[in-house]
Amino acid sequence: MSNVEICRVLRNVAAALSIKNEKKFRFQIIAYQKAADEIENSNVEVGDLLREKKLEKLPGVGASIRSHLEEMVNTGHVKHFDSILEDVPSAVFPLLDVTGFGPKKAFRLVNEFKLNNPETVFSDIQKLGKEGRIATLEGFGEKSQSDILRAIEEYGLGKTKGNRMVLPYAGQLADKLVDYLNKSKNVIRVSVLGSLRRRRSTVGDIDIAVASNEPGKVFDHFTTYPGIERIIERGDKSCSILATSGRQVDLMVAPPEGFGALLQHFTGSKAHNIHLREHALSKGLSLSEYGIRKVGTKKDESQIMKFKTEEEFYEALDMDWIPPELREDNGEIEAAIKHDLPNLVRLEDIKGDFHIHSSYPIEPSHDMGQNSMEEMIEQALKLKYKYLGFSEHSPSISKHSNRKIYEILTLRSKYIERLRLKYKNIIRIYSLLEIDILPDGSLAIEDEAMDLLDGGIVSIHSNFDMDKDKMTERVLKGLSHPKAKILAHPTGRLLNQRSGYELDWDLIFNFCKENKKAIEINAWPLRLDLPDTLVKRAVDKGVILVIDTDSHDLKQMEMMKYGISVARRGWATCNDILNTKSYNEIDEWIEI
DNA sequence: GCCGTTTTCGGCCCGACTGTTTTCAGTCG
Repeated sequence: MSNVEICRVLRNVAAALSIKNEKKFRFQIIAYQKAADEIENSNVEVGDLLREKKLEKLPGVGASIRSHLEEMVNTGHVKHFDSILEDVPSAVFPLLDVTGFGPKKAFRLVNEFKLNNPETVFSDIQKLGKEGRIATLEGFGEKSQSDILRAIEEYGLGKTKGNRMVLPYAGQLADKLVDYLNKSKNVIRVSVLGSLRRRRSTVGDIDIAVASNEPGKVFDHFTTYPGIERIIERGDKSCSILATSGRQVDLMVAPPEGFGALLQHFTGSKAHNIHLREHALSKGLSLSEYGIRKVGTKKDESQIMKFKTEEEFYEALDMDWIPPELREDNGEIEAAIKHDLPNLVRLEDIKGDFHIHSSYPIEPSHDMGQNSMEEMIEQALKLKYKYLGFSEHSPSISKHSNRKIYEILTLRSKYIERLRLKYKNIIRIYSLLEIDILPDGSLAIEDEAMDLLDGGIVSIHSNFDMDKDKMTERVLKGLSHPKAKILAHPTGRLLNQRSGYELDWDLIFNFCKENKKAIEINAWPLRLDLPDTLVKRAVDKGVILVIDTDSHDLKQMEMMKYGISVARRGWATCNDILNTKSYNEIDEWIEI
């Protein structure tokens, strides 16, 4: 049973409890939701955590939920959950994915109209709405009826919360809005917040904060943005629109003297904020987006301490300022209190890129690059790199004999040798190659050809559906070749497209650490692979990582910043990242 | 149901916005 399925059951149990008696079960509901959040963010399957007896180490999972999950994984059912869920009609649950539907509203409609078929519940409600029957219910009206119809229609069109943008797309959308907002003379400062500021690999909504003394005028300007489909809501302090791209944009406004608290609040994450507020309460302080108030004082504006900057806000709690990428409640609050936060790697620390596909005619097994080696070297110089590694895909084994492959790579070596002479003392050039790990774990080119290289970047490009143990064995065998130096895009995931294969990460990390192999953080925005949560595990184990762009043209060499975001979210410092080192250290590591 | 730098019992983050209401319930972040 997958984590996704398990989360769904836990959330359904929470929903069923709020329908039964929200007050009575208030804290159980929060507990089930928290457990679901944690499992959702875990990159290890619950079944594996159970086998390794690590499930209870997950925050929010105690003895009770652990035993329920054990029963679920073993039998597919939990008697305790079934007894909770059996009182709630099954047609309620699909509705919970629709914006604006919570447990109460969903249950109310299903119960009033006796909607018993979860398969047809959406069309049943649409029919009732069009007949005007929803508006006749007590507590509902014409407006809520039309809101419900629109929400179901938008759900059908895929405009749901689950549908997330990759970072560059979200960034471009946000940049346009920030530029537009800056045109208003009432806007003093603009900042992008939420998961985009935390640099998560995918982003749901765009959150933007503005410092201004004229929120009404800022909202007037915002709601006349040309790329707007409709206004979702508009109050005194915040305003939400649906952009024509189908994305929700939330705008919050605060006066400049209180902007720091607003930034902190809407940067999140939710888990970070909840933990931070619990910590503050233990010191007698209550936090909100307006500032900090002593517990026991009136909820009155005059009692609130205000902060222009986030730094001042965290300082008032006797903590260091926490980089947004770390704000996921993974220990950053404890570290900030002890003044023990890591010194995270920055873009300007990067001295080179090892995963570069040029247009050199290598007749590759997969796609080739668009620009010559020289063009890419010139681009590397513009980026102030000290070294660059070329790693085209190895020549196709189906189209060439081993002899032919050796000849192609010999010519390439000679060409690279000429480039080395030309760029001597300017930039160091490494002769690498991206080599497939074949299903049996062997590498796609022969040892004789491998010897022509400084090192190999090995990766999986076929037979993705092997089971975890077999795939782990395959990768370890591939990596064990003495010339294999880097494991590229290690999970094989493509964001929003495929989840990638499973590996036994403890085995992989231990092997890499013991044998001086580096694991790649691939900066390609659809990959961002190794994922941030696994980066943190690798960093904790002391595995060496390398951030590469996997560029196929000049422009793509600037994608390094996305890999940096992943590394920072995984708590990586310069010490953890190979390509922050000098080329002398690289030479030593690669054993030239 | 979870959790512990005052606690293994007694707490559990904090607020905005909307629709349908005359003071609030539901949803969302």
